[in-house]
This record gives sequence, C-alpha cells and structure tokens, in this order.
Amino acid sequence: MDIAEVAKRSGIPASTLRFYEEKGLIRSVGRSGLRRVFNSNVLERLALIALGRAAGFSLDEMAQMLGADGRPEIDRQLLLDKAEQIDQTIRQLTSMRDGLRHAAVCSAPSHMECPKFRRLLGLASRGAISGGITKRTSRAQRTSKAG
Amino acid sequence: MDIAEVAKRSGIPASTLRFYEEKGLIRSVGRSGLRRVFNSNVLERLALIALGRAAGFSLDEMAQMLGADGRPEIDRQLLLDKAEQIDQTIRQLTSMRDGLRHAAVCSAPSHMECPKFRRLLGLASRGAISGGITKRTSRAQRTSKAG
DNA sequence: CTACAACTTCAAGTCAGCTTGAGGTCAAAC
DNA sequence: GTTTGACCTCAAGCTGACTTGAAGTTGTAG
Repeated sequence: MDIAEVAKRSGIPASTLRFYEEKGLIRSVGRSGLRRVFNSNVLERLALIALGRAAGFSLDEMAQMLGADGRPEIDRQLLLDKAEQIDQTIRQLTSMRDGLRHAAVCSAPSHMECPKFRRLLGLASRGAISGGITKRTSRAQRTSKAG
Repeated sequence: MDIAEVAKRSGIPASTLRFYEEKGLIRSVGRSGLRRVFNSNVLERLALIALGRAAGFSLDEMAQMLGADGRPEIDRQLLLDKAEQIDQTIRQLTSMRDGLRHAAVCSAPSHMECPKFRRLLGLASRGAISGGITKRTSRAQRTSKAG
C-alpha cells in the first residue's frame, strides 16, 4: 500500500502518517522509488494509536508502548491506571453536567444566587475539576475541506 | 487588592491574571501607580471562568458570556448544549474505561486476540471516540515550583 | 535617600499535534 | 519524451492557554 491508500483506509491524512512515522509510531516496510510502502498491519497499529489517544495517552506514551516492534505487551497496570484516571474524569464531568443542567433550569434570578451553582463554582475553583475537557473536539471543523 | 493578593486567593498566577485581563475576561478597577487594583468580586469571576473552562468552554467563549459587564445572563440553552456535549463525552469515556479495564484482565494471549479489545479498537478508529481527554491535566506538574 | 522586592510592559517562547508551503523527484499516461 | 500529478523532504506556521525574560517603574522598609 502507498500512503494514499493508508490515508484512505484509515481516514488519517498523509501528512499525519508521515508525522507519525517520524515519531516512530508507525513504520513503512520500504520504498518504491521515493514513495513509502506500508503493509496492511499498519492499519491495526493506527487503530491502536487512535484508541490510545482516545484514552488520553499522548503520542509519546503510545510510542513507548508500541515502541519495540510488533506486539509489545502493553503494560496491564498502565491500562488500569489510565482506566482509574478516566473514571475520575467521568466523575468530574458528571458533576459538571448535572450542575450545568441545573443552572439551565434554575429559577434563581441570577446564577450567582443559586446555591447549587455556587457549589459548582467552588468545585471548579478548588480545582476539583481538573483541566477540563479541553474542547479541541474536532480538527474536522478547522480542516473542513472534506465537509 | 493587588495582583499578588488575587493570585494568592484564587490560586491563579499573576501572569495568568494579566493575560485574562488583556483578553477581557477580568478587569481591574484602577491603578495605584503602575499597579493594578482589583476588587474582590474578581474572585467570583475567576471562579466562574474556572467553572467554564472545566465545562469545556474556551476562554473566548467565556469572554463572550461574561463579556458585557456584571452579570450577563448566561444563555441557558448554551448550558444545556454544553451539558449534552459533556454527557456524550461521558458515554465515550465510560466505554473507554470499561474497555481498558477489560483489556487489563483479559486472558487472551495478546490484546489483539481479544474480541472486546478489537471492538474497542473499532470504536476508536471510527472516531466514535472523539478527540479524547487530551491529558494536559496538570500544568501544576510543569509549573512545579510551589511543589 | 537608597535599596529592593514587587510590580509593570511587550515580545517571544512553550507544548502537542498536526498542517502548510516551497521546492524537488519520479512513475505512469499520452 | 514530455507532461502530469502524486509523492518526497524540510522548515515553518498554527491553535490555545499560558509562561518567561528583558528592561523599566515604584511603593515602602530601613
């Protein structure tokens, strides 16, 4: 497969694939002239990377985990840690969601006068709610060409 | 209050406070010589900003909502939308968490041979799991001076 | 009055994860 | 054999939310 094929099948832009290769996240099996040649298991690897990213691993972390070569026995403890971390995030988000929903229907004249809202404020400013969701949900919006 | 006081009480670095002021997120009530003077309701405003951030609003969005002056009647529909968005994220993260936990205890020789894990892979690569958690949980780690 | 710590401004740097652009190469279609 | 267009490399740019650094000012303790 050439890079266009991989891009098409994975939905990941060629530029990103090159970037991933440079980072050591994926590898091409060789070249045909200048052009990279990939074999199909790169798709699995890309899926793995997408999964890791979705789970909150950075590309560097993924590089470590996938680093060696084929199937590098992903550390199970690491998975549990990450799961725990996600669970914490879920709890925070749940508070947020409920707080927002309440705020939306709350009859207090201003949000500031609603005790629930004020409690939520407290939570947020005490940093109980960590970094947030960070909202960069879609590069699809910026990139919008395929729109 | 001078900026140091606000920083101390809010836990937000002075540099960030200046940055927020420049962005129009907060305002100082005047100067004492060169120095900014804040009044105490800036703390409430900062809490509100922290809350918004935690809920996934960007600083620009927060600037819009808080924009006018005092209590700009935060749009309730916007809150509901954000709540919905968070709820979606929660659902995704829940799948992730469960998937990771399963993967951690799964007896399949390699994760690749575990059907649940493969299903999770599918989810991730189909983008069912959006941008991820984005993991920049703590600038506290980078910034670590206050250790 | 002199230090000096704490403030000020403004520009530039950082981090992650890519994207974009310029300039070059090469395989295949005509 | 020439054109075309997809690929290549390398460097630089982008976004968001800040931080850092240099250079200047100032309130205040001694």
